[in-house]
Amino acid sequence: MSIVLELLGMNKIEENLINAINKALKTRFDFEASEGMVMVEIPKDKTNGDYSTNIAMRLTKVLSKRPQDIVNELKEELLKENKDIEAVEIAGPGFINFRMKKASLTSTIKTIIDAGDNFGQTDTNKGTKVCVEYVSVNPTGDIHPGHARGAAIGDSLTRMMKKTGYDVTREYYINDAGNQIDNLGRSIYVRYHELFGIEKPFPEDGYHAKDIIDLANYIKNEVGDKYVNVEYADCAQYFKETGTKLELDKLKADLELYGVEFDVWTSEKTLYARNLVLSALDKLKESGLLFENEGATWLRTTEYGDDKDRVLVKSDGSYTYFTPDISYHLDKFNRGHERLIDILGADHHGYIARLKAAVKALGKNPDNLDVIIVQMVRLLKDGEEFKLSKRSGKAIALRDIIEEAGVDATRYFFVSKAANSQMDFDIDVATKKSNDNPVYYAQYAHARMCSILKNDIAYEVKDVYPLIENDKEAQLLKQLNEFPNVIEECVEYQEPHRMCNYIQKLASLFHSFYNECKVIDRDNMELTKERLALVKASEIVLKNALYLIGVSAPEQM
RNA sequence: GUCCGAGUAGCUCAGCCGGAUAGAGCAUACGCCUUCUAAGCGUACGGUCGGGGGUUCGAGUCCCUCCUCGGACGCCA
Repeated sequence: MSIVLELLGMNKIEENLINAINKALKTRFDFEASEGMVMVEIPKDKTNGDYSTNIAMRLTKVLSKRPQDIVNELKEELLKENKDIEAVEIAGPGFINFRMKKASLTSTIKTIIDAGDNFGQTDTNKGTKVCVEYVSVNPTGDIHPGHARGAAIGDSLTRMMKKTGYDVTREYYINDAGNQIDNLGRSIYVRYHELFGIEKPFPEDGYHAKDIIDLANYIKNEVGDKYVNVEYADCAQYFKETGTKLELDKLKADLELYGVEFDVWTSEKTLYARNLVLSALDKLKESGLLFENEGATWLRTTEYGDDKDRVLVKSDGSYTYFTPDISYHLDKFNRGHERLIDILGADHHGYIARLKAAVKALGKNPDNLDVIIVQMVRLLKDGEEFKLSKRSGKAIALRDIIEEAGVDATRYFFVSKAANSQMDFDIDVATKKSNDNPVYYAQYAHARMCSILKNDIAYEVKDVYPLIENDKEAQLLKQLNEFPNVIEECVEYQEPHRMCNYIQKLASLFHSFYNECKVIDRDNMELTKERLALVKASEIVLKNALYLIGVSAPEQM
């Protein structure tokens, strides 16, 4: 491990244990373990030591020995190799349990305090360019709970990816060129005329939501009666462009309020302007998978595992949604991204196969495109389901939820559950602002830490803390030490919700420590200064963890 | 019908790619503030991990099958 990594806060204790085990295996059995084969974990039951490994059980076949015999042969070597180990024991079906010297666990305090906001940062994926696309709500309406969930997951995941060294581009794809924009324009056009008392037929696929009337009002204020009784065809561009811009402004404002950011906003329209759609079609033509049928141009996606072939150019000459999206993905690769991640709603899952097939047809590796599907959110209010119709005009939008539950609770709620399981969003519970909400539990722990740190005694920074030896302290230390590992796992499995489990556990261990260990004791200043350092380290980690899920860390509550 | 996801405590959900007696929170019951924030801590109660087979030292986790729920199967986006 490099010096840089240590400064940044890699998990030294576990790394050293793994190294010792690997060395002992080599020395005693001449066995070279593959990367990642030896793993250590913190046993659920603390009577099983500070750390444990299942390597003895995994090697029974390879070495043709019983776990007990393996451990007996390794034991001395391990103690010799790693001086931080207090004792090595075998337990259960063949776990090797390690009890660590108390002082060695405390070395993590200095590591954390020195690293500060950077604790948890590693360079595991350093330099890898990756593009993550999420939200991408059409500029025709509001952000709804399903989108809000994807936004929370995407934003949190990208924050974590950066922590592991990824060069992340956070990207939003603006669908500002399809049929839906025409429907938007027509809908505003009709509402605009209604404001002048003129009835026009509402478009069949129009948007009935109230905010369309707001847009019409805005336009009326801007241009007065300029477009009254002008044929739609003659002012379509104005209504489409103005509507798109206003809707997009609203989306941006809502996302900013929500703490969700993007580096690049890519407009579908500019894909055409930059000629990317045609050049993508040319590229597909080279693949030999394009064919004509009934006046339309198709891509033979079945060649690469899709259920059926897909239309790219309709018989009327216009493109399907798929076509510019293909060129968009090609562009993302061409901009130097080694990996692409799309975070899509569950209703898009059927889209994955054709998208991957298209990527393959473009000569790119479909394995470099990951699609995370975020399952549906069912809205409940007064025990009844709320339909998530964008056009019903009565669906609840992100900003309504934020208004009632706050950004922190909303983001926590959405990110805390695995993306691939459906969830119910009970408005009544989410807006209750009661102690039921786990976000308060974690924030309260942080406020408590800050409260303790606000006094005239300074915490002490040193290599080891000999007075910190209480069992609650040891558990807290081990949890703090886990933080970089948790980030890595969240990123590796693309499951940011694991961070919430970590946060709850950390908060719980801290509250428990708080109740058992009085930190400030003016009759024992040495212990006080050491414990204050532990509290400071806890505060740093909890704040960093909350940041990764976009939740604030209040200093008082 | 085909494909994808889900099914774990009364409720909401975890379960770290096969490990130790399956865990939290809420709810219920009982304890703990003259002490750094009681939005807290502790104890108890609560489970045929949807059903049935299989793989092996070992399965909530992997394979097969069936059941239930949600979603997707457009020249819509």
